[in-house]
Amino acid sequence: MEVLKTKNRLKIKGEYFSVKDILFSGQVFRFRPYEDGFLLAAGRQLAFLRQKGDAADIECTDEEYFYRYFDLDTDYERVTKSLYRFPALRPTIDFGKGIRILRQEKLEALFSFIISAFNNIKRIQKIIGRICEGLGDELKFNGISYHAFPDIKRLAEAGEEFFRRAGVGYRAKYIAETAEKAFSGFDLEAISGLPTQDARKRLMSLMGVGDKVCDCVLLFAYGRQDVFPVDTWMEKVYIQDLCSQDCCRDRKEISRRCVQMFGELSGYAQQYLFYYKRMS
DNA sequence: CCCCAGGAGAGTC
DNA sequence: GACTCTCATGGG
Repeated sequence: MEVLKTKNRLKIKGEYFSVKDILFSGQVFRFRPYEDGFLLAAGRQLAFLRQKGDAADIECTDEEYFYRYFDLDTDYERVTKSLYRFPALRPTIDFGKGIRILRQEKLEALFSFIISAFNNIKRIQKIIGRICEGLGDELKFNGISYHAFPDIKRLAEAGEEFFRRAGVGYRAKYIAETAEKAFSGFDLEAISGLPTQDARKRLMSLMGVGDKVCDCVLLFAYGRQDVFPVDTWMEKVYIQDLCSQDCCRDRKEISRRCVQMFGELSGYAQQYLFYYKRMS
């Protein structure tokens, strides 16, 4: 894969980067169509993404930020070649080999996936959009104005009622409480150094964070690949395509078995499977 | 009217 | 540890 990095711009050529595969693989929510491409907001940053054939052109607020964000140091050819030994993964890799697992902001991923619980993607996007419009700084890039994801202080001070008005429903209490905790006393950064199981326990002590949300945050913000988030879709995938014998329905057990199967590449495997299932 | 959405918390045993 | 019930909201 060829990456050209210049000021406010990334040009990426090759089959292991696809704007569509990345945006529609369900890991990120703050994007929308714009002109002949998409706008994607992350933290306080913005990127304008366009794809022509196997070439992606990215205009952005900070090329170093997005170089890391798109995980451009990881060799996805190596990842996919290794996962290709699992027959069940072959069609999913052929279909979505342009996926990258993003390195998102920890705070943003945490709140996004708390909101994602028992919810659908369209509504998740709307809710997060309202939270950013209500609490995030208004910023500009190339004449395009957009909102940052709010910092923890703003989130903590917003209060339960704000989140309810943003449409989060019964999750308002969880979100308000977790925001306060993350503002005073709970160190999201400190989790980075912990072994995965310890990190899981810490994250799951937060309101609204169960197994699945926790695994999504670890995968999409902490770069942990030894996790396998299981939602309703992945439960179906497991039953239909992955388990050969002695199938179980318990999601924790499904997750354990898949991590056993895919090891350090579990996160990637899960993402290829999820994207393929959702698109078909 | 029903069912579902990238589930989690609280209660019970 | 295990079930089971409920939770707010919008779309099909």
